Amino acid sequence: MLKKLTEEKIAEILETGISEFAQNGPDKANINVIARKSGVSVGVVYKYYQNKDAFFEACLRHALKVLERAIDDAVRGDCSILIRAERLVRAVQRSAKEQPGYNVLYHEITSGSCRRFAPAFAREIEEISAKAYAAFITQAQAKGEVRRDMDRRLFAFFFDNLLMMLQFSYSCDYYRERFRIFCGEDTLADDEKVVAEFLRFFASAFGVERPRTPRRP
Amino acid sequence: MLKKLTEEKIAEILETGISEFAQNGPDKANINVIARKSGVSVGVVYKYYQNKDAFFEACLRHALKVLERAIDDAVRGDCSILIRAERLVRAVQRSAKEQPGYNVLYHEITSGSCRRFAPAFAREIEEISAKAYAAFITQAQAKGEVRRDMDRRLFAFFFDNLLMMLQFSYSCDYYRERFRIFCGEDTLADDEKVVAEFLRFFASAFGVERPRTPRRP
Amino acid sequence: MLKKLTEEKIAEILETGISEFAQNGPDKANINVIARKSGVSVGVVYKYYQNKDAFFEACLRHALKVLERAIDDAVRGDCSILIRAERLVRAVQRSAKEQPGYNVLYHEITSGSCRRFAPAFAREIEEISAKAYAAFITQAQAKGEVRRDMDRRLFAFFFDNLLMMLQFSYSCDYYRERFRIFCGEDTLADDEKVVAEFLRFFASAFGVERPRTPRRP
Amino acid sequence: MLKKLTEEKIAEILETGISEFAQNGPDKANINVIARKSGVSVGVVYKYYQNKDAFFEACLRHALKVLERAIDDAVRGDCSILIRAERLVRAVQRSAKEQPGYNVLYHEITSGSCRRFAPAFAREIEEISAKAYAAFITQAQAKGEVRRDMDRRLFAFFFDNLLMMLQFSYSCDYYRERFRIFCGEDTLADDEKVVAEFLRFFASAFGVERPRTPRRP
DNA sequence: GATGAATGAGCGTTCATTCAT
DNA sequence: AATGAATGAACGCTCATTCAT
Repeated sequence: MLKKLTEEKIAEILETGISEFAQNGPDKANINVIARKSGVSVGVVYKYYQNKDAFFEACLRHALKVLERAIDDAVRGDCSILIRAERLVRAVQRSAKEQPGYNVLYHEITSGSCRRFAPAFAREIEEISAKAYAAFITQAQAKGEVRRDMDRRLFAFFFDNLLMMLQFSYSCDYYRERFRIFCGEDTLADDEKVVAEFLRFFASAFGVERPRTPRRP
Repeated sequence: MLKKLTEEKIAEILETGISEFAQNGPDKANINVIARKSGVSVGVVYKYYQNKDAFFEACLRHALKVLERAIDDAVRGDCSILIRAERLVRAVQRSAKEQPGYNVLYHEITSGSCRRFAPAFAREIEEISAKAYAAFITQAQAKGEVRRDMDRRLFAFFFDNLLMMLQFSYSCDYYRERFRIFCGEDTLADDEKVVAEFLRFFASAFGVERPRTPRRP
Repeated sequence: MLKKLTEEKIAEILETGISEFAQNGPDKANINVIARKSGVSVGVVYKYYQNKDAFFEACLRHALKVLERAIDDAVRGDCSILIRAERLVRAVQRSAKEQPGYNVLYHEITSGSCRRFAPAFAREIEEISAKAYAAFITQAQAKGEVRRDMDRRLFAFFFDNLLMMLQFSYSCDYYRERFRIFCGEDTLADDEKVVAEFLRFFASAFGVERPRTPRRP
Repeated sequence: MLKKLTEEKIAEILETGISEFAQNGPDKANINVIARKSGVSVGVVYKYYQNKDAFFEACLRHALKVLERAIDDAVRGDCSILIRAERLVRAVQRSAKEQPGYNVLYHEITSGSCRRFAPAFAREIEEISAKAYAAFITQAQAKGEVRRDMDRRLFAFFFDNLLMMLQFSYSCDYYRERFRIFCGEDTLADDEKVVAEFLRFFASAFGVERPRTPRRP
């Protein structure tokens, strides 16, 4: 039974891998199980990826590509910094629901089990958002949208920190529980409230003119 | 080399455990290696801890106890919310230098490898800070120190998010690299700058009266 | 040396297992050693059997299947109770020579190390012979071959006891030594004598008409 | 707390050992547990017995001494062979109730785990009963109590086989279950019935004049 | 190319045994 | 003498990786 290994098959293997790595961590995840669940033999996995680490990296990249696309969509276009922020928060909420495994995997690379991947991946992943944020903050400062007395880089850093924590809070077991503890079960379920409060916090921190004022008469 | 397992020996085993678990994650860390590095036999570890998981929990608790003490010291006393925040940031910076492993371990429980511990530990650990923050924010709002138009719980949540990310940024490989990418090597090394910018951000976000103004004539 | 785990290989593993379990008991027997002696890796054993216990059970069942077949052959057909008894004794003698390990393993499940298997296996194994014996004793009583004033069940019980002890006496170290002590080395080696005396005892106990009388003039 | 290790303490250790060895088999039984249950330190056990094997042997001997005494009492005195047999059966029933562990341990030495002890112990234990039985059977034959056309040694052997199986059937898990299967729960509980049927079987097998005739007028 | 049975290093855990106190 | 903490060899079992088919 020699099947052609289509690109979709590869994608399926990666999806299974992401799900398994997200569920069990890179050490406990089992290549043989992943192969079985993907409907292929282990041999295939080892044909396409040198070893478990390489396969894990591939899963990671696959997941990140998707996440990045979501972020890109959110930031694209010329709009106010507040709109961008809102889009980002909503993108986080959406991806947490649609592909929780992707977010979990993203979190996973920050853990000790992935220490060996950390430096390379950090640069690969974070450089993009760091630059993107720096860019639109510079722009916003130029437009007078936000305060100018803050370090641009730390500014971007704090902003991304808040967003990243939100991402994890919607996807990872520990952070979700923590979210519940801090804000209650109701808040976890109330996307609009989180958006509103996040923007209020953000606007205040960044000295943005009052958000959503247009709605007033 | 028999007899005498002093309290210091136990502490040493825990320290080694913390270091190993922080370096390799709970799955890859090897009990036999930990024992050898601690200068004891495996049997000793299994005499004091029922199994690897139990030992890991013990390491975790040991680390957390120390971290908590540092936090407690920082928040103690009756002072303005800004002073408290400053103390917390400095406590984070200090503990990151003095016991990096402790912070890494704290981060570790948020990872997938620790999924089984997550719910219990989240409650155990986060409930304390959640309550502490809620308390002093309520107090600050009552005193008119901070804005009253924010949800107290999300308020505390965002604040703790920023602090937690700072903690990891000083201790965990991935986050440290990310810190570098966002803010540059120089910022990572410049504690004072981070304190200043954090407080500026915080003050603005929380609508605190201009920080450090009292120092002006 | 990959691929190809024929049915014979499985059989070989079971044979090795039977031999090792018979020699060392289920606790001391070493799966790694069994695998090595069978010329396979441990992994193979654990591919086919969930754990040591399951493998032990498989060995047991394998051994018992063979023993049962021997018994079945001996009891099959419509013949006098004495002929049946003789066949059984000879079957015991034969199997003790040909597959001593099988008998030893059968004995093993009566030992404390197998306490956990005892109830299930007892029923599985003994119910068959209990029923078979009860059936042909009932038949023999009906035909007037044997006394009718004995409890049929205890009758069968005592008969099986004698047979079982004979089985162990030919196969298990302790019992063989005991056999020697009671009856001498010469008797252990003299199959015919044992057959003759067993039948004489049996016939007398069961009130069977004098055995082998036809040989008299 | 230096206590004198009285003879009673030693006895207690042996009792605990017998119980543990009977319950778990010689391999799984745990010296540390035995020591703890006996209220002494492991050191004591190793002071009095060179190693686990030696301690097991001591337990065995202790158990056998008690069992032998029971047998001796049963056979003592000048009485008919039937009376002797009855006393033996009753002794078996009694010891099974009073000291089940002793019987279990006796059975244990016949198992593979005790292969290394088998030859020595077989001689030590069985020689005595073999001789005793041979003696009173010779005597009985001389008195004309029993048939003379049987091999005296096999005669004794079969008799002891029946008795031994009865002993195990009252004490060991597997045999007890087998007893139930062959004879029913009610028979297992009905000591008198077992005595009666055993003696009927025995008398018939050995050609003893009808038992219990004195009861006739 | 695809398969998946086989491999075997590696780790968690137990417990007989030792020996400093 | 008695203690019992400490030792570490040994074994059950897993799973990343290989390679004959």
